[in-house]
Amino acid sequence: MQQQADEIIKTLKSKGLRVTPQRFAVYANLLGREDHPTVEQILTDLNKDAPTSSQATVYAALQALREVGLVREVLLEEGVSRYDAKVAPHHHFRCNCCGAIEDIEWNTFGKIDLAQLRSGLTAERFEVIVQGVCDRCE
Amino acid sequence: MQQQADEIIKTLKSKGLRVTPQRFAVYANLLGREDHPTVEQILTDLNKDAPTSSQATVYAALQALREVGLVREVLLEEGVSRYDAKVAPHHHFRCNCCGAIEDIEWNTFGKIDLAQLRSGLTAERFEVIVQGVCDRCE
DNA sequence: CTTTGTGCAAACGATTTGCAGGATG
DNA sequence: CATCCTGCAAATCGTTTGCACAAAG
Repeated sequence: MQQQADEIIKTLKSKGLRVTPQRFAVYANLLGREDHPTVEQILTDLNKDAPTSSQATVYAALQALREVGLVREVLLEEGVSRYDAKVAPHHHFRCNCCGAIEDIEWNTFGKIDLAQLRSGLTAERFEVIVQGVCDRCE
Repeated sequence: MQQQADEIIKTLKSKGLRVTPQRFAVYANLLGREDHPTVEQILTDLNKDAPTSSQATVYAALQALREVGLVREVLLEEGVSRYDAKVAPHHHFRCNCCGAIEDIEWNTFGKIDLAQLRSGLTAERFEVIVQGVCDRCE
């Protein structure tokens, strides 16, 4: 635990970010969960026991973390942004029923060849988004 | 032109939608463009010459069209929903520079095999989203 | 001490909603 | 003529911003 905390602090510093309790908490929270929470979910979680962060601060922290590449925004739903501390490329599955979002390993679909892309388009990144139904919703 | 109009009217009726001038205009507008406009863009276009539709009506029309499967919502950006009358499956390219969105043909990437998806997940649809830079932005 | 972050509340922009009048089938 | 749509304005919801105070390096 303590070791992980030191790790996080080191990571933040290495990116040139000031280490504040709130920023630390946001990043640690994201690292510790598998789902892809919204700002509201993060905020609720952080303030579960005692109030530690305000809404605007969470937004600011997420933006800072995003700018240095420690966190990615995930767009799978209308209206809300979700956040993900797993920055390595991967795909996403979204359950149309319960709204749950699940990661899909990068190599799941075999090789996806971008070479056939229209000439003129330069790809920087891509991902597959799968929609369907998960186990819990049968 | 007239023939196309009849076609649109027939389509709307066949889906059980009442044919109103506004609903017709929204759908015809979407059918006639290649980009993936936002509500604001549709509204501006419809009211270019003379005011024909209000904002709330465009939202309502899009929702009705979406419910019967004539129109799809496209989520590629934070903050705004875009709409697409091309409901056949296809992928999307988004230019990180100018924000332009372009369709990618369904078979561009060869066969994408969903069989390796975690058992428990039932896929209903999927698409590849590519981000990069387009010609105009070099 | 200088710079940057935090918290609050107000501002904002996209979307939705309530309701009265109007058009559709 | 019953039902559903339209338009307006107000309401909502996620996100951003301005500013005074506090904390980090």
